[in-house]
Amino acid sequence: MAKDKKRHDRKDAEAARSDVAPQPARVHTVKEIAAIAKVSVATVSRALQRPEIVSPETRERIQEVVKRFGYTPNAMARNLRTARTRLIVALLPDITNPFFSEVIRGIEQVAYENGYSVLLGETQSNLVREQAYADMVAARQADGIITMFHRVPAIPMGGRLPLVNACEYVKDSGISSVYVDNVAAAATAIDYLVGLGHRDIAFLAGPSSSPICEDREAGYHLALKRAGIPLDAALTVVGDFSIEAGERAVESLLAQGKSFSALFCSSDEMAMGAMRALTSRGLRIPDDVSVIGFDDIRFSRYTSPPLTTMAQPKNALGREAMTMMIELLADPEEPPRKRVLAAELVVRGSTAPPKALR
Amino acid sequence: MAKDKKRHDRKDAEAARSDVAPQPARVHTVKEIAAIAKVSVATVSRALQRPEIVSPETRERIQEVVKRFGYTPNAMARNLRTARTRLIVALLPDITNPFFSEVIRGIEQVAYENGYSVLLGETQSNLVREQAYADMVAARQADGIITMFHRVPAIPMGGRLPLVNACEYVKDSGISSVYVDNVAAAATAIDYLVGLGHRDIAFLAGPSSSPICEDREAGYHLALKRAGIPLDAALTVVGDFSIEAGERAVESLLAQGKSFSALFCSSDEMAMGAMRALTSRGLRIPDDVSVIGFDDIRFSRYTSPPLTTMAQPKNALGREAMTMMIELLADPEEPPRKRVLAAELVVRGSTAPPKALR
DNA sequence: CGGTTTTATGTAATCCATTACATTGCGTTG
DNA sequence: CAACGCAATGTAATGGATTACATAAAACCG
Repeated sequence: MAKDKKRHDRKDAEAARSDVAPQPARVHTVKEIAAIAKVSVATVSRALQRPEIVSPETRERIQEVVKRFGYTPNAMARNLRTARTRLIVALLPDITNPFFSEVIRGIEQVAYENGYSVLLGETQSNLVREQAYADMVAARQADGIITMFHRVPAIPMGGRLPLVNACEYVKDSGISSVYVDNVAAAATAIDYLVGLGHRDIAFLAGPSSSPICEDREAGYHLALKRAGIPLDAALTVVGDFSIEAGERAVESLLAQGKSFSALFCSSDEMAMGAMRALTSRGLRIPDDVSVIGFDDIRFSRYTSPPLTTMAQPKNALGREAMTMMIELLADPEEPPRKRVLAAELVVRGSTAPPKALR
Repeated sequence: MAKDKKRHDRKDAEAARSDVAPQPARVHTVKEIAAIAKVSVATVSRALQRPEIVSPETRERIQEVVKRFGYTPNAMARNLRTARTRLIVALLPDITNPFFSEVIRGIEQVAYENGYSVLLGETQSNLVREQAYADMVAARQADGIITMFHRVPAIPMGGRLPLVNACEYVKDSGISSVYVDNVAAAATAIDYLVGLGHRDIAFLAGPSSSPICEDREAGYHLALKRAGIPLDAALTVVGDFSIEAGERAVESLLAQGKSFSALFCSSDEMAMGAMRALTSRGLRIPDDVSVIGFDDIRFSRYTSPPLTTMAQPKNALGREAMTMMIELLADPEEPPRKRVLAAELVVRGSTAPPKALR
């Protein structure tokens, strides 16, 4: 029982002679196009890559044929030869999080300006998936990776690996990163609340595995200290960045009977959850409790009341990340850089002086 | 003046003899691995592709070498040879829209189960970008495309093109699609409002270029007719799906002095904008105006009041889309199919009987 | 006008993995 | 024990484009 495999045959190589080919048949190769345009494959390739170096007549003839047959060079073959794909993979834990949307916009803008394409991968914070995407770089399916979480996938590519960290960073990692000054940002938020007259300020922290969350917590501590307010550890509750976490955190604070007149949340989503939990307990915002978020996502403007928040320069974060990536690809010897941007307080309706002072 | 170009040399082919190679050097090829493991390239390839057909000893030896040197086959070369990438590009107009997030989850689940990877492209409804991504398929950089908008990019690949439309569809297009029964869904929403006692029901329509929006409008008309309510064309306002559009639409309705006790919005985001516009005019929801949305995005549960909406089976839409794609790739002769799912009414706090009846 | 550039194009090597087909050696079977 | 089948491995063709190098033709120059 031989002859079982019915793989692609290959005796059809010569079928490309008909200059008049009426039907725009299947899919084409340089070879065929070359034959039809009566030039060599090299000339076809040149006409497409660097049109200026082929004579005008030839160039036009080739372009006409290319167009007529809808020829698109096989990117696999090209990439194999040139060892570059002009493709960047951007990895984010959760596309559902509106914070990332604008960062990605920034990434794409710069990518586009430089002839790169961006493809997005959602990892759901799953190590296996992170690695799977990272392997695409190792397999030369993409030129580089921009990650938006605080883990560094292993890319076995001896030496420099084309990786940039956006929004987060990894301590002591020698990886280029862009992020905001989270210590300063958190401190600014707290300063603002203190300025309004608050002294009992609760803090909904993000996952403690993330350096930026530690930084925010450090900023919180710093600002309290500066204001001479003693730290009450019970006023800090840890959660992930989700709405649900915000909801749960507030419930747990209230269940413990902690009293606080302001709440600083590590993300806008947490703030949304917190607001929901507070109002469902009959507390009014900002009358009874002021709430301040972090990120300034699109929806924050539309909560009721609209959310006061620390706005991250999302677009700039993305742009800068991609810029770094391009530099890194241009010169792999380039030493890793960290770029720290500033967050900005956006005051909306969810904050006010505490009741006692009014 | 020869010797000027300093391109990659290739005299180093033999440099791979040292079985004891201490430093996990650069990047490797089958050839090198084969040399080190003292087998042919074919055997290395086989050991990786179909381990069961090489003898256990050889297999283990090869695997050991592969591991030791961190060898990852070059995907470009492989894909070139095998003419498949196991990569699907999913295109969405706007990652910012939380509706798509869950659809994508569904897509990725099925992809993963079938050994495919998904990469996302955001087109911002820009024709050029849509086409750029579509070209990746033409260039054989991806096996297929799932689009989540109502336009069909041209993929010059003579004959069947590996394209599936999710959430939207294109009329008479012979393209496989999955979407909800928008006529029925809209009618259900209106029926519900009518059932509550509403008669003056305004409608925030989506972009009229989109067939699904026409369908929703048709459902609105149908249900009104069924209820014996005459259509007041001035109660329909067109917008895109955005929050801002919802806000503007309501403002324009109110500016025209139209009175209505209920509002059916073509997306939850529009509903959020509408609610904002209504409350800022001093109207209470649902006391003065009932609002119902469409999609059931994550945030709808957290608006105040929580939003009543027509929930799309987002995950199922994604799963089904990817399933179709896989079938299509397996058998390109497969005729295009349309699969229509049902949306489901989710009642929350933004709807109530009209004031008059209470 | 011979010689040197420059310009346009062609030939063939190359990128790296997969796999059809060939080869070798061994166990079965009549 | 010859003949055959199967298992394990090797050799080399293949996929499609890019590009170094070679060549031919035209342009330039003193």
